[in-house]
Amino acid sequence: MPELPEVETVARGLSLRMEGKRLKTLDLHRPDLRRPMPTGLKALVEGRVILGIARRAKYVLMHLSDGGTLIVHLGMSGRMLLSDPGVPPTALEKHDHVVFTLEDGTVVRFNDARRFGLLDYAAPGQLADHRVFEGLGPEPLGNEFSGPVLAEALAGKSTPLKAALLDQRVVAGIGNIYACESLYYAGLSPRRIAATVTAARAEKLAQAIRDVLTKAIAAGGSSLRDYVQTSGELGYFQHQWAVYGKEGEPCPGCDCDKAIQRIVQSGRSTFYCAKRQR
DNA sequence: ATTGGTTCCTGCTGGC
DNA sequence: TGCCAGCAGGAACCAA
Repeated sequence: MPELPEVETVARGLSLRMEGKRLKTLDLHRPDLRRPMPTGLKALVEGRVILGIARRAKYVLMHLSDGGTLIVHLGMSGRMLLSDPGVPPTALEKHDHVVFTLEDGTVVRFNDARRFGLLDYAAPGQLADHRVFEGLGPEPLGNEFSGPVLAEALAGKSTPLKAALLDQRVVAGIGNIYACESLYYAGLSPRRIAATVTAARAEKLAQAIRDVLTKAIAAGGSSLRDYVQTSGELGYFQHQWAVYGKEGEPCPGCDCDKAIQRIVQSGRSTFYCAKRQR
């Protein structure tokens, strides 16, 4: 499920094939995804050159030559499917909701079965003020994120720590999987009340978040190279998770015989080791 | 204001 | 073998 590392991988992969090229057509095959498509979008972006592709939180940003920006959110099941270089694009498949055609013939399909995804647009100069970035917390891999910053964001919060990490206002880009994994490596219980995380623990958690995300991006990046060479398609990858999805399995990081537990918090599965995580 | 619960959607899985 | 309930989840939304 696309969280920060997966979105980063997708953005990098798209950069390789889309940057510096002109967007010939943008075809919308339905009027909405999670929200209605922006009005007049086609006319706003067609003919622009894609200057660069970046990521903020879980959003892919396509910077256009007139200063406008296309904003893509993959939701839960969203994928960006690239045509093979020098090969005529294949026919559209089910759930190909948005199709980008570049001047050199490259076709990129935004396929999203569950339609939790999003396509939006920021006019020139309006990106920073766009609604999707309102209240968004710091980038966990950026300089503005640190133990003290995290501690401050958690202070006064009476929610479980796991729920706080999923709150994009606390820190941007973390989803269910990396919240579980980060808490595991920090040795902190997902059930702990967020406000009880003081300086030392926040420092450890911030570091765990950075480590987990960095490693996941590295894994995605290496998979990406292979994947692009063989099929030209971007997808998601096999991950080595410590606790996520490992209910009943032994805790990998300590000698305890306690199996990894699954509990439900805020309606979502949390996986953790009750002995290692306090 | 904060927080917890619900909803959107479809594909896959497990149980009978 | 086939059916169907249950589950997966990001973020907007609503209600307390």
